[in-house]
Amino acid sequence: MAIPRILVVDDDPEMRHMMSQYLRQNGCIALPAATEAEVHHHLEGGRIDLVLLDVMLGDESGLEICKGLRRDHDVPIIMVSALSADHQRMAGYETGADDYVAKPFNPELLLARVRAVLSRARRSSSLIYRRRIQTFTFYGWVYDGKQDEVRSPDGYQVTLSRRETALLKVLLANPHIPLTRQEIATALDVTGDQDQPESTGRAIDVLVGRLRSKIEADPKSPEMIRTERGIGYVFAVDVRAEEG
Amino acid sequence: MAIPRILVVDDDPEMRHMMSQYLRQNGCIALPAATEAEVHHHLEGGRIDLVLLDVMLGDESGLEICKGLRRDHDVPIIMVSALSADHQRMAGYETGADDYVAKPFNPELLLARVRAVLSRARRSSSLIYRRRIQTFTFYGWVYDGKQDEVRSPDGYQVTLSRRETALLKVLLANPHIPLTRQEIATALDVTGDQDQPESTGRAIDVLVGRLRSKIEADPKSPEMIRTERGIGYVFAVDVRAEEG
DNA sequence: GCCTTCCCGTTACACACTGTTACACTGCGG
DNA sequence: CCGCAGTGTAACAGTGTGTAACGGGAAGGC
Repeated sequence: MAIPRILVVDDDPEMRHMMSQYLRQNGCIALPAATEAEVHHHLEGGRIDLVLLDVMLGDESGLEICKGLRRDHDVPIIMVSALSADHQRMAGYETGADDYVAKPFNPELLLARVRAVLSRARRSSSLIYRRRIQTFTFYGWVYDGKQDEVRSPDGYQVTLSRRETALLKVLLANPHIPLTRQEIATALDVTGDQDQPESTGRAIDVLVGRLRSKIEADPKSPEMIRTERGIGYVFAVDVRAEEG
Repeated sequence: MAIPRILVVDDDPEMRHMMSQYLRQNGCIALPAATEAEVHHHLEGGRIDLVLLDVMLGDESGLEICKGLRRDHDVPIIMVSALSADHQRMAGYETGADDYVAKPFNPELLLARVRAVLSRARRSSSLIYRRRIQTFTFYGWVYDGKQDEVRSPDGYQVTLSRRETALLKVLLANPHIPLTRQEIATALDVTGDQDQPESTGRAIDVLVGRLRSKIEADPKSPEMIRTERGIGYVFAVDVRAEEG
């Protein structure tokens, strides 16, 4: 999964800026938009992974925009509204929104919803995303751009070896997709040294263990790099939406 | 808390069936009713925790039923109607409904309302409901969302193996439906390895035993996972001595 | 060249998971 | 009462995985 590109649609400049800022601080690319025209411009001009749509754009045109987006684009939508009245919520669902958040909202809750929707959308599509390792930032980690260094959510800096970095990249390039040891080995071996297809021994296991010990909060019960018994390993990104 | 017993009142057979089905899939006992007579019959014949009442029963008698229920029984009521106009809603509230849902509704939203009302009625606001294994939560257990972990009513945490988790899911997905060992094995075996239809040995029995030992209060006399002698196992949803 | 340091594959052992087996127990029909 | 079929479960074994330890090899400083 690449860095999520999120379209923030709100006619209130302050709100727009605040939400965009918050999303950027959490590893997203936030694209502010105030009018329907800007929305369409962005949607036609580049990839958009999610639309955060304020229902109350002046008049109630937000709902109309939502319907239009659902009809013309296959993009996830989260509706945002100050009116938490039930009919509003229903209207949101009927028009095809994937989720609904009432203002004022807890920023972390919004982020959880965003992640949940993105995760769902990602899972439901068969696309395999191969992007930079910066994706990692979305999960709270920061890839420095500098070689072999990542920073954990709490700021602690970790240096990865070349092999560990490569493994991390492979896993990140295939989130939610279980990879066999053979696949990982093939991806790692630029040399393609595969004389004995099954003889690799436990190299991958040990490598995974070493990576885990560096980036997992608790290597004993790994959250990110999970084992698929009898298969291999997955980079799991189960973001669970908390109930509000 | 026992399994919630919910009276589904709608004169449209299809709607009645759909709602009942959905509620059952989510750990409730759904009792369909089409006429006012049936409603009273159920209310006087056994415990009812909640009434889902369609406002438009032929003529507008739904509202009348609602008033009558409020007067004669102390049972929570959720009104359902195709008319989302506000005055309709007000009418619903005025007649004593606890909540109001407009058709067509998002099933999950309906379920959320049902839970909210039940929870309010129950005054156990600390219950946590999750999407995954909702039936389980009605027993007081909590499925953590974290992989393979459940928490018992008294807070003790249990880790299930992958196979045990799978078995639990299969059972929960088919409450009060006896499953043969063959059916369970088929459901568990993603590989569909069924060369010898009867050769599975006692694997399922042992697996059931292990799961019981983890989640049953008294594995010697299991309450949830019951044996159907000569058939297989059931996830029991009998409401028994648990009024309270 | 030699030493130090780091990287990484191999090995060996420990442990978790799960199917098989064997035996005990239960309920029921004679 | 016996016998039988069905079930519960302890014990064992096979497989898969985690990981500490070892050692070879490459890189860099002297």
